[in-house]
Formats: sequence, structure tokens, C-alpha cells
Amino acid sequence: MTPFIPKDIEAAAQAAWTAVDAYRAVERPDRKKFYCVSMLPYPSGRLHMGHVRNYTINDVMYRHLRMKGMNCLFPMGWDAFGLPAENAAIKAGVAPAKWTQENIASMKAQCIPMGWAIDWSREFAACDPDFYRWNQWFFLKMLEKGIAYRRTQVVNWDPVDQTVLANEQVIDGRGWRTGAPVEKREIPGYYLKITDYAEELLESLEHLSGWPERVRTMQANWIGKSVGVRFAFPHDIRDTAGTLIGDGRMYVFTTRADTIMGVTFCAVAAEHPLAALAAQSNPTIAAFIDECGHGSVIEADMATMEKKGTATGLFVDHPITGEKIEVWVGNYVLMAYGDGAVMGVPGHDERDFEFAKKYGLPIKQVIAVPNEEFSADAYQPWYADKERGRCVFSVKYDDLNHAEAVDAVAADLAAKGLGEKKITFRLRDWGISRQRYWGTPIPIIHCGVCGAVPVPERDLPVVLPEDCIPDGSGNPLNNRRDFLDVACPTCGKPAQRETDTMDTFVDSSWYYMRYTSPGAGAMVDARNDYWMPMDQYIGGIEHAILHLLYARFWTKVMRDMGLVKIDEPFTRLFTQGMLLNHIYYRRNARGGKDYFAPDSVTTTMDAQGHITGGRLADGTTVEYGGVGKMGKTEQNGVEPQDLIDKYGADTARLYVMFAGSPDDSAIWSDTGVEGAHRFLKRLWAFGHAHADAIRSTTGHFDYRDADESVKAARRDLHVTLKQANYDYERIQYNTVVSAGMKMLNTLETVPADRRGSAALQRDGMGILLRALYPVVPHTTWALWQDLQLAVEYGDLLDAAWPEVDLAALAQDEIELMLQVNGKLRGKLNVAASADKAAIESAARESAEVAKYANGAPVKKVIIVPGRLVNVVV
RNA sequence: GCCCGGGUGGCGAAAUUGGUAGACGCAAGGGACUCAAAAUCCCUCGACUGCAAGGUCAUGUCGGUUCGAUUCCGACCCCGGGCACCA
Repeated sequence: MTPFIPKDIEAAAQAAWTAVDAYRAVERPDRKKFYCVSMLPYPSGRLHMGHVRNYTINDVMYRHLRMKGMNCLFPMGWDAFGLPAENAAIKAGVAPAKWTQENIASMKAQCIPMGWAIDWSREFAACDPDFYRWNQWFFLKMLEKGIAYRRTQVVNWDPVDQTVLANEQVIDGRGWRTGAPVEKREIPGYYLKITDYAEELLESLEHLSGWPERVRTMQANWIGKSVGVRFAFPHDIRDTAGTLIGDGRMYVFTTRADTIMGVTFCAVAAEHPLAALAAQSNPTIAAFIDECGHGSVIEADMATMEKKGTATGLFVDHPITGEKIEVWVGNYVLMAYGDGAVMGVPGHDERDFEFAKKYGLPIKQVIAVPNEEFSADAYQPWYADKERGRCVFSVKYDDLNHAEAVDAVAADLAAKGLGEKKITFRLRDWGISRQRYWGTPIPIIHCGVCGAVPVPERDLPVVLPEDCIPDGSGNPLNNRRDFLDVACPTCGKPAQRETDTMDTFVDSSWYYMRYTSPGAGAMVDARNDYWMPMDQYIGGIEHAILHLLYARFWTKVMRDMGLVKIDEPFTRLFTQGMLLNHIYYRRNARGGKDYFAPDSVTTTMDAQGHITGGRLADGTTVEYGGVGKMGKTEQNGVEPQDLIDKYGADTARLYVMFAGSPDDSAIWSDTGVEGAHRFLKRLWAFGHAHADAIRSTTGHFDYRDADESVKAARRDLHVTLKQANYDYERIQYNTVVSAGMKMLNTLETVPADRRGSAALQRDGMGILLRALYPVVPHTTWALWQDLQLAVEYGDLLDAAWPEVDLAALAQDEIELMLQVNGKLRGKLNVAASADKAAIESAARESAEVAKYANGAPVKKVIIVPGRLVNVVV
């Protein structure tokens, strides 16, 4: 018998595929296309199991749908820009470009043995000038249209390294490298007006029926639409030059205009013009504003911060009553939301309540709920109840409910010309400037005379010098005279290039369109219209908001510029779950934990089979830390290469698909991997044990003449195939694998000497190998060759998907569950053609009914066709 | 705090959406083959109870709807994730 040697089988299969360039996709307008993409990986240099799961899901989909006749494309690229390359450079003194290229080469080398159906001819990296030049080109287009603009932003600033820090790099308010207290600093940068698309981004979420509900909800919350009223508190506050601040109006936004009669103060953000004015004449206020400028800009920290404020001594007029209202500066007011000012209604807003309590400001009740007693001592959740609350102590608004009062107040404010209903979004414009080296250069030249001048299109791309080695202190581009010094495109005088680079989310916003148009002399060409919108996007849930929102925005901007004809980029989205593994550790002398790889640990279990701990090879014990995401720190990752070396790629693929539903997290199990491998060996052995019979059996066999055992097995096979088809459709590949296992179990039960056995083995393997080929393409491909099935069905790559034979499903007699009063009491065999009356009388006459009814009269008989019969007595 | 997901054997999980709960696999136990081991093959395998046929209880907890509930409804308890002063 041909031995099962995965290494040889896989090499042979891959060689055959390479020889015919099997995965090169060609635009074929006459055929239905299927464009599937896995989120592009960051080239860390090591392929990990998460990638294996992601790309295998993609590959299974590709192979399945290709067999169903679709023109499929599965491309691949590299998210090559970004911080890790710079950090590696700082650590090892290697240029990010070199480090990145080497990592791409080694990761690609690890991808190849997995046998994924990738069209490598379309591969590119985000750091290729031929790709990022279109980032620059599109940026200039957006600048022209006013979608990109320059303004000053507040960032985390490390005063020692003179650089901006990402939020993750700020640890307890200090820079991760220098330990210096991080400052908030306002520096200029470029922004994209994603807020212009807020309404459409929110609205079209509802039509993305191929997206998980969870992701749609997360995006909707992130966009954060609020319907309310924007109105002004009039005032006569002037600066020292006598100019009226804000034309005598301090605007606020509220969703609770019904509580306007409860305003007892107003609060503005530290960056608000009224705060700045008050600070000029009052050192205490200036000091407070300065204090607000320090500390973290991380939102989670800000949320738990104590509310603080200071009175400004400035007063505005209540727009309804005309009452004088004092303006405070509050650290809980966000300049970036609304107008950076709020009306303070301590009676019915928890934050305002806390603030008023602290500073002794009056608390007024203006909303009442039946059977609830208002007290200014402690805030109660019902104070903000929109459903049950009605206005009280609000003069003309008394007794109105929330909606009525908001309408009435809005109408009154509008009549006075002070305000109107307004929709406000939580979404902010997208700041894309990074004070970083390893990214797409922003194509701007700063001229002392002409200001910020866009680089003319003919001068694109602005190429990033690739030999810089960042040392952690600032952006090395600032020291590159050959990059920096340039003539102003407008006036020709000496000028300097912008050294900020673009956020890497820019790359990922449209890379999947560049795959469709390799080599195009434009951002995308007509080929993009063929492939897009993408039929299936696959990736981790961690990208549910940022990347997927940016990509949707980017697509809509491209549409508005006439570059694409689609509204949304991704028709269906699939978020795969994480791979988890057991964690073993030991406390070290410093009180920390030393971790040990699970495969170096022999586990110990209690009587119930629960893991209690483990033992290393040297006999010392380690503690069990539960399961967690595979990763470097916990030492619980599994190397794909080790698996391939030991079992082959198909075992890795099979196990990863079988371990759990693809959208759920799955826990690693070494014995599970062995089980997967065992199955492949069995499949191989079965095929070769019957190879002669299968090869010599050709032509159509009429199963009506077959032995009963053959008929029954054939029926099982088709029932299982039907189930597998359904599971392929809903991306539940773990049960697809189960179905394959079941099919083999079924085939193994048929004795070889019955009438039709050989035909069933031939047809059965024809079904089984095709049904399982998307998951384990190498093994099934080799068996397909050995059993000479290609003669009848053609090459596996494009063999037709097996069809469920409805005739095979039919049976003469069916088994119904027999229930008495809803409890299972037995089984009832009836002819498949039996009508309800026949089934009912058979049930009434059954021994089970006689026994359990105990003589009681039958009240009702419920018959579920093909399933059960329930006799109620 | 708010918004989403989830809780099913010793373990990973199924159950085509109200109709045989635990498919498929792992682990475990028993057996066959073997001088022995590995590999392979066969049997058992939710709990309790019974000599047995069988019976009772079981899908986080407590109620409800229904002839029938893992599935639908209500309340609660855990676990995971997201957002987080958004006025």
C-alpha cells in the first residue's frame, strides 16, 4: 500500500498547482466572481496560528466556491508600515525597510507550505512606493475637495524624546521609553472629514445584512448619533479690546432640552474662548486650565477622573427666563464635542449633580416621576428618566412629557432666534498625521512665503528614504537634509518638506482595491469594478470599528470622486475567533510570573479530569493559569512550522477548522491535533485498501439493485452531504469536518462483498474527497490521483461540487418518535407514504400508548411529519 | 455605568431555529493483535437507580407560555467583549 507521507504528498500537490499557475485570477465578465480577502497581516516575521486559522477559512471558502463554478480571487499583501519596525530599529539598529523586507520574505516562506490558494502575482507591501504613491495622490485629491484639511490637535507628547506617543505607549501618564510625564500638546496635523459622512456611514449599516450584528452595533455606537437642540446663552462678555466673544452667544448642545428650566450653571471646556478670557485676569483660573492640560488624554482615564472646576465670574443669560447664569470651567467638558460648553442641570444629569454638590451650586427639580420623591441629597437614576418623566416647576412646560417639552422648548428658542433642533455625532474627524518615520510621507511642502503647498501630482511619489535608522528621539526625517530641503513648487524659493507621515490605517483603507488592479497607472482601474465590492472579508473582531469604519469612509470618498461605483466595500464580513491555549507559570523571586510553553509541561489532573497544574521534564511543578490568547508573553503560542514538520499542513488545516466554530474562540489541544492526523491516516488507508475496486469500477450503477446495507449507507452519505452543504454556506467548517468523518465511518461499515459495494466505494469516495477537499486539499488531491477519479470528474481544483441525490434520500419506511404527553416513550415505524390518519391510528394502537395512557382517553394527537407523533391523554 | 455576545458530559463541541439533547472528535476504561511497546482495530462511556426490561433527573438559577423548551417570554447569577464624562 502507498504509505501516507504528508510531506511528499503536499510537495507533489503544490508542485502540480504551481505548474499550472492554479490560483492566478483572471477577470472574466461572463462568470460570477467571488472576491475574498483576509485582513492583511503585519509582517512580524513569524506566521502564527491565528494567521493559519484566518487564511484557512479563506482558503476553504475559495476552494468550495471555485468548485461551485465561481471565478475566485484570494490575494495577499503586507501591512508593512508602522511602529513595530521602528521599535525594532531602535532596539537592534537596523533600518525599518530592511527589517520589514526580511520579515516579509520569511513570513511568505512560512505561508507557502500551507497550500493556500493565493494569487501571489498580486502581492504587494504597503511600503512599496508604487502603492503608497496613491495614498499621496488621493490625499491631494481630498485636500482639493476640502475633505482633507490642516488643523491643530491635542496629542500625547513626550518632552524628552520630542515625539508624539500613541495612547498605548503612555503608561501611568509617563512615556514608555523615557519615563517622563506626558504632556498634552497642541500640534498641527492633517485631518480627514469622516464626520461629513457620519449620517451615511450610520444609515448604510442597516443594509449591511452580511455583517455580524455585533459589528454593526459597535460601529453605530462609535458614530454616536444624538438628536437634540443646539442653542445659545446670550451674553455681553467682551475681551480687553472690547470685542464681543462669540458674537455674544455661548452655544451648547443638549438632548434634554426638556430640562432647560433646571439650569443653575453652565460649564465650558478648558480650551473654550470664555475660559481663556477668564484666565487672563485670574491666575487661579489660569492655573486650573494649565492643570487640565497635563495628565492623560486617554479617554478611559478621563472617565474616572474626579470632576473639578472653577468659577469664571462671567455670566450669561438664560435663554428662556433671562436669569443670570454663572459660567464655570469644568474638566469634564469636552471641547471636541458639540461647542465645548454645556448647560448645567444638576437635578437631572448625574455629572452635573456631582459637580454641583462639590461646589455648592443649587440643584433644582424640573422633572417628576409618579411615586418617586425627589431629593437633592443623592442622585437617583429616575432623575433622567425620559420615558416616565414629566416637567414640573417649569411654568409653561409643566406636565409635558420628554418629547413634547423638547419640541416646545425648541420652538420657543427658534422663535427667539437662539437655537434649533440639531443632530450631533460622537464621531470625530480622523487625524492622519503621525510624527513618525516609517509611513507614507504626507505630500506637502512648507514654504515661508506660500505656506503649506501640496506637492504637484507630477512629482509623486514623495519617496521615503529607506536607509534611516530611528533612535527613538524624534522623527529621523527631520535630520535628512536631502529629503527636507526642496524648492517651493509655487514660488521656487527654498522650502521644507512635511516630515509627518500618514497613519497606517490609510494603507488598510483601500489596499484590497489595489489587489484588483496590479500595475495600474492609476489608483485603481476597470478591473476593480469587476472584483469589487468584496464578497467576503475575513478578520479579527479587533478591527470592528477603526479599520472597517475607515475603509467604508474611504470607499465612499472614492465613489464621490468617481473612482468606484460602489457604496460599500465589503458585502459580507466574517470575524473569526481567537485561538487560545493553556497557560502554565511559576512565581519568580520578583513576584512576577515565569511562563512555560504548554508542550514542555506534563499536566496533572484531578479525579474529574480538570487540569490542576503541571510538571516539567526535570520534575519541578508549575501552576496552571487557565486559558488565554496564544502569545509571546505567556509562552503559549504554537508554531505552525512545527506542526507542518510533524504532521503536515493538512493536519494543521483540519485541526484548526475542526477545533470549533470559526467565529468562536478555540482552545488548542495537542491530542486533538493527533486525532485530526489519525483521521487523515484512516482516510488514506481506506482509499488505498479499496483502490483496485474503485479504479476498476466505472460507469453508472443502478442502486435500486443494491444490497439493503449499501442502500442504507448511500442514504446516510447523501444525508450527511446535505448537512455539509448547509454548513459550508453558513461558514461552520467544524461541522463540515464532522460530516467528512461521518462519511468515512459510513463507508467503512459497508461489507465489500455486497451487491453495489464497489460502486458505493467509488461514488462515496468521489463525494467524500470533494466534500473535504476545501479543508484538506493535498491529501484529497493525492487520493483523487491514486483512485483515478479525475477520469470521471476532472481535476479536483475545478471538479463540480457533488450533488445530493434526492432519490437516495427516499426511504420506504420511516421511524417516528412516539411521545405520550410530550415524553419520549418509544419509536413507531410507518410507511413513508403513510398519511396522518394512518399514523394516528398506528400510534393509538401502539403498546407504548396502551401502557402510558393507562386507559385514559386520548385527547389529542400531534403529528410532526417525518419526525414524531405525540399522543396527549 | 451603558451596549453586545455567551453559559450544554471529564474536555472541544453538535442539535438544519419549538420536535430523539450530547452528532463528530478528544480523554478515559475494557478487549483483540504483539515476546513487549507503538501503531491499528472492536466495545463501553451525562448522572442517579434497577438483576434486567426499564425508570427518574439533566442544556447557569428560578418562574412562565406550550402537547412538547438548549431553542420563545420574565427575573436573577456568572463569564467574555466593546464603549466609556459624548451633555
